[in-house]
Amino acid sequence: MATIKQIADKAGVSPTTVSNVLHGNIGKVSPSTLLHVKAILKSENYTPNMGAIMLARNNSRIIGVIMFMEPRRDETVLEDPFSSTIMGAMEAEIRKHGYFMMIHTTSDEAEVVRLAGTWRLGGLVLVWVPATTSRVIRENINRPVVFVDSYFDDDGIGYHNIGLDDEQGGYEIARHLLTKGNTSMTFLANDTVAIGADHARFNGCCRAFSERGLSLSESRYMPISKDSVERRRFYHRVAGDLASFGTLVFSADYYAAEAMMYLQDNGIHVPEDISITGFDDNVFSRIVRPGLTTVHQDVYGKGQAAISMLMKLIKGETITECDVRLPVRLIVRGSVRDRSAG
Amino acid sequence: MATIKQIADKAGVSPTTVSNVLHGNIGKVSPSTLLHVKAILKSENYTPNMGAIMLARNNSRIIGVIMFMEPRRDETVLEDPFSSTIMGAMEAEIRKHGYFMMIHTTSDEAEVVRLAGTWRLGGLVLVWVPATTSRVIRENINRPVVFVDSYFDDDGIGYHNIGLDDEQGGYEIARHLLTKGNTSMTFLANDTVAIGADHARFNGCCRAFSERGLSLSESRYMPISKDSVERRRFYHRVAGDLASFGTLVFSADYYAAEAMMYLQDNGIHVPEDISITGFDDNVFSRIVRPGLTTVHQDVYGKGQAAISMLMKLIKGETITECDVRLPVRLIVRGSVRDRSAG
DNA sequence: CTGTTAGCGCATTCAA
DNA sequence: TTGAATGCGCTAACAG
Repeated sequence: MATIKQIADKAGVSPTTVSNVLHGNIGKVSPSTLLHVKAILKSENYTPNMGAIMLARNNSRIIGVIMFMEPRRDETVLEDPFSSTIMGAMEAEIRKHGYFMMIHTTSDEAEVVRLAGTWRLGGLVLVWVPATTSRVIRENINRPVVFVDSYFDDDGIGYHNIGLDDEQGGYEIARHLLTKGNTSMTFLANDTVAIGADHARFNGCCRAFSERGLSLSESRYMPISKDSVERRRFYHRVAGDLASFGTLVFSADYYAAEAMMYLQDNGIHVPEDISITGFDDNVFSRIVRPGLTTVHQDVYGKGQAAISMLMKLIKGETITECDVRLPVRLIVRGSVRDRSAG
Repeated sequence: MATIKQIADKAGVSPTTVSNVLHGNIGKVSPSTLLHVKAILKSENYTPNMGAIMLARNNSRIIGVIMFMEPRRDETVLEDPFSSTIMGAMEAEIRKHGYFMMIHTTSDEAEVVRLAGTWRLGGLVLVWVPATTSRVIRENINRPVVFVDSYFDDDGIGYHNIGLDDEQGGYEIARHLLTKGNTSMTFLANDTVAIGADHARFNGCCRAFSERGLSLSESRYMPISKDSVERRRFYHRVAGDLASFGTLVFSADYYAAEAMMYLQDNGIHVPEDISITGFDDNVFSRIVRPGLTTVHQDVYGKGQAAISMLMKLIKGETITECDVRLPVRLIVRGSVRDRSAG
């Protein structure tokens, strides 16, 4: 563990010179000493001490990535490729920029504030932050922060978010259903929060219905349970009363695929007896039969965009757009029945 | 950002006393000052500076979790629930112990050594380390290290690994096939390394065949491509020559499910025309029809076990068992044809 | 172009 | 039971 001072001694120069070499302040070092110091740096295998750097600069090269969720075991989240894909994208991007990724799961905003302080985080990425807590965080963290898939209850001033055009996604799914002659649907939401992606998607559905002069009652918005046994019970209920649910519009491919399997196992045919749609266009929508009609989103790109924006923020670049909405794309497979004339 | 010194000033004591309170050295502080200092600590919202702690103690509370793989985009890995499940387990466990998790992806051992140094890591978890590089790492890192699903080319001295009873898993799958009268198989491996989980599983298959007086040629071990287009081509080849492949014994549910879908889409019936088995017992084996006969492993438990062992190492406890092999369990579903008499 | 120096916040040893 | 002093390795301002 060679230190700068040791390197300086070996090279016969001062620590400052070594530091200048290290930081590429080439203008301040003569070419010959530069080469000399560089050689010693390599031969001594110099490894910087991040603790010292943090202390001196009051800033670390750590990006804190915080997943906002109950910090307990949740099979659904762990098995959904969303989290691993976006994590993988962020990790790669953070590494490319010479930063390091620290991961933390919580649903407590104070914990996030503490984390940012103790580690002097270079920046934070906050995933799935509920509207109510996002404000607290913004007010208590004076470091670059980028939100992902978060919604806010105030008008977009002073925050940066990488989201999805959820409303449009819901709209496209619903319009597709209507085009195919399916005028009844139930929206199966991932979460219950009042302001968030799920509601935006549902609102999109409502818009499509409105355009047709139809309306979609708020009672058609149903949160689905995180508990697999309860979900099973729900699917059972659906199986016994297909007509009243109409098309099952899931807000996640994972649940849509699960439901499809359950219903098929109980002798119900998709899409003949019931139509099902998903959201995400991930592996689950491709692995079931019939393939799921769903809405595509580029999760990997979302992770890249988040880090890219965070890096700009860290560099002090000004950013005009503060709430990016990545585009969605309807993917038609075979899980929706065509009841239209033809 | 209150510092110890500031707290000390406010409390009218010395920094040392505050430090003692912070570290629970209650024997060295009078009850009254203890309470007093604690109150100020809380009211001032004291936040430790990890940089300073790292510097002073020459050790951080960061656990480095390193995934050994080519650090480039790999859909397969990102979509497989293995990585997100084990990550989730480790994150929860690390947090519970008051540590922090830093994630890094690489296939370069020198990078790992550097990381351990610059961050004065409290410990490391290395996942999927090839036999050839594990030695280099052990020789160059003087911190607690726990390997996960790694194999070694020397006899197990001086390392700690949480693995799986891969050989037994392969054995149970093959024995099941033989019991059902399927005497021909091809093993589809995830990787090509000579020493590793895949070969152990294949060896298990060989053992089962031996017991029956049959043999399994090394040519029956086939690595499967990471590229989805190439895989597709492979499945196509299989479809055209079912008999010569025999049962398709995949080393991952993900691929098994994918292959099953492809074959079914091409009019091939599973298990009537061909039998398929998986490995892992994850969501993919449950979501396809017929369900995949597979080998169960407790991935979440694997992550917990790794951190639990690492924490013991960090505390300096001596550990007797150094290469833990978690148990496997055969899960019979419907993807293997019964050709036996009955 | 190069060197000196004063902190950054905390742990720890030694005095009191 | 409490406090003063030192050093961890590095940065950055300043002096030469």
